[in-house]
Amino acid sequence: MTEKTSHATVDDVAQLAGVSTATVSRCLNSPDRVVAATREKVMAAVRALNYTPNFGARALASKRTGIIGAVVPTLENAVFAHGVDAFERSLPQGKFSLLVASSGYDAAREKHQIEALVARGADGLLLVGFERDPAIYDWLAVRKVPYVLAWSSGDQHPFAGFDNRAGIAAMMRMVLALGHRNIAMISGMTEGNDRARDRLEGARAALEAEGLAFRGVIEVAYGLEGGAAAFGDLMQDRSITAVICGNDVLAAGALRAARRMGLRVPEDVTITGFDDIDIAEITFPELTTVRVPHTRMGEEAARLLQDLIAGKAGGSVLLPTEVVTRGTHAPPVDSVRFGRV
Amino acid sequence: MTEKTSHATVDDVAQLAGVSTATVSRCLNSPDRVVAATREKVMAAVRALNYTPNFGARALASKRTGIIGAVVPTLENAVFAHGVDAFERSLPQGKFSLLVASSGYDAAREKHQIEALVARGADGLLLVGFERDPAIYDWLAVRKVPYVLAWSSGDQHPFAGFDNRAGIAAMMRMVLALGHRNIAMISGMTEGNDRARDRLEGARAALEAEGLAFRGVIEVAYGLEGGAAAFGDLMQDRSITAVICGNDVLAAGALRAARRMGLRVPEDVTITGFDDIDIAEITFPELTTVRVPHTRMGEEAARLLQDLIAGKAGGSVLLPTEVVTRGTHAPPVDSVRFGRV
DNA sequence: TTGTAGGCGTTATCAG
DNA sequence: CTGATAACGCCTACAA
Repeated sequence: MTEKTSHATVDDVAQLAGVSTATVSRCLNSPDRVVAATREKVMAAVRALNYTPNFGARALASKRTGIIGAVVPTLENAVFAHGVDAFERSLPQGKFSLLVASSGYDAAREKHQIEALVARGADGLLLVGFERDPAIYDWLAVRKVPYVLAWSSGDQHPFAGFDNRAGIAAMMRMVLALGHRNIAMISGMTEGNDRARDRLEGARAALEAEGLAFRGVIEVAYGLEGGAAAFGDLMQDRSITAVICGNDVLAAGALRAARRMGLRVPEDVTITGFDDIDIAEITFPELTTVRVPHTRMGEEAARLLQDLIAGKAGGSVLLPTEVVTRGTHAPPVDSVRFGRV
Repeated sequence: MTEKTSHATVDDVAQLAGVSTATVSRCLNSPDRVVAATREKVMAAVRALNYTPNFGARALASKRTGIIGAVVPTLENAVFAHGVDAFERSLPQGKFSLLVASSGYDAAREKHQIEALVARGADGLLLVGFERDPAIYDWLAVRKVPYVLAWSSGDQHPFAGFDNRAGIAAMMRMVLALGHRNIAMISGMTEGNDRARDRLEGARAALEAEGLAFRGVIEVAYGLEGGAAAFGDLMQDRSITAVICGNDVLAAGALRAARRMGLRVPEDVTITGFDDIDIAEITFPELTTVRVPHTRMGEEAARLLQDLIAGKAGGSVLLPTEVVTRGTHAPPVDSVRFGRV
């Protein structure tokens, strides 16, 4: 009861347990290298003193922090919130903690965040997508900070992701198979965003494979409003029968705009999304979209990054995507749309 | 080009700049305490050597890490994802970083997470709600770790939150004013969750103030499915004309169930939510709900916590809630419902 | 305004 | 298996 107000240190524990500080340290870090009997004594002292190792000292001496950093555009996007959540849950309790930062889809800000996380001693990093200033990759290499890229795939860096091009191409082929020929797309902003760009180009490629071209393409910032506004603009051209959206939120916005414009979905126009987040099941009709295994991706990324941190070279993980057919797609019915029944 | 592979230290910088390590340290931490001329030299050396302070050493010597911890139930709940995102964005760039952990609505796990974050050197904590083992608060006090509670309000601890009871009571009064008398509620799990409990009790209190009682109350785990299932059960009693939901996701689930059951909303039944997250504008009809300033709350929590960390005793912040009337509410029309037109 | 020097609490090497 | 002891890199009185 006459303890100091400051915290107990290894020395206190060592003294109380009647051993050296080295032994205390071993008990905490590699218990198997200590005989059970001494270990008991030490742990008892640890409990008695309510001892907790000092983080700074530990980091300084061991050159490791047990902190993993993640930089995502924003947690407001459910895709990242879910992925980060799964990633964090997959980290061994007590062994690693997750430092998160958001870039707001801003490349310069992302760079700062990455530097900040490394400065905070991050042992490894989770980043979104491949596209960024090469200097960042160089810097990470010099600093020897392992990293895993997610929500995308490529061959320059370790990743746990999926093929955005292939995913949306499958959706486009489904729409084409339905008979649609006048197709438009609402894409997320592609600048500095390889996910958005790959989706746009993947869709375009699938379209061109049929000798067709988009009747319209609009890039908008992430959000319900953007999707709604773009849909309104696109529909100036009433020959369009299908609108492919770069993500579910854009699609939900388009859907709402359609309803307000008095257009029926899918009778008058087909709308498709990408990601298959929760809202895809809440819209009416429910959204036809491309499912991405966000949770699984977060888990795989965590596993992969831990391997890299441990020095085991782990290969990348390419996850599958899948077209989920719900209620917002149907064959085009031009005759009805034009009142030429 | 003949540099060591290891990183530059203060000593290297001091030497190159021709000053002492103390001056280098000052340049980095309190630049105003150094003459511009020397500062220039030092910063030049810093850049030349690509110097970054060692995190562990800095933490050890200064007893501060610049890391703030946050423990939330899950980022899959948009409410927490948005709040955490706003909180993180409000932290001064480079000065603080955010360590996040999720408890999965599990009290024991939350306790571990809190301990883990403190062990990782968190300078302060953001926690959700008031209800938790008092021992945790004691421990935090002993460790002198400042914290801010959010998404709730009370008078025992500093918080940036709102009054769940008052928020839902206002909604209940609105529903009562519409003429509803046979009302039921779908609540989130109340055990260990003061937000859910306050909402349930706030609604009950408002109901009883009118001399009425719930026609049914079901507690379900967070999720669309839970809301849908509960709605189905509740509607066994066809006299019920309004279902108050503890949050928007539950309400969205109820709405979907209603549609599948062939019930019209709001003609046949009124459904209300709480939180006003994005999905409230995506459902059809759009959801009548209680708006909570999640973003503002995150910002205020960040401000408050920084004050506490800086030693300035900041008062709590009680944010207002507001009933948002959209499309899922209407007066009861019993005669129609019972076919007694 | 700047320099000196001691200490922060652990880990890890190296004997014993 | 355990004990000394030397780093680890920075901050911060204190002194000049």
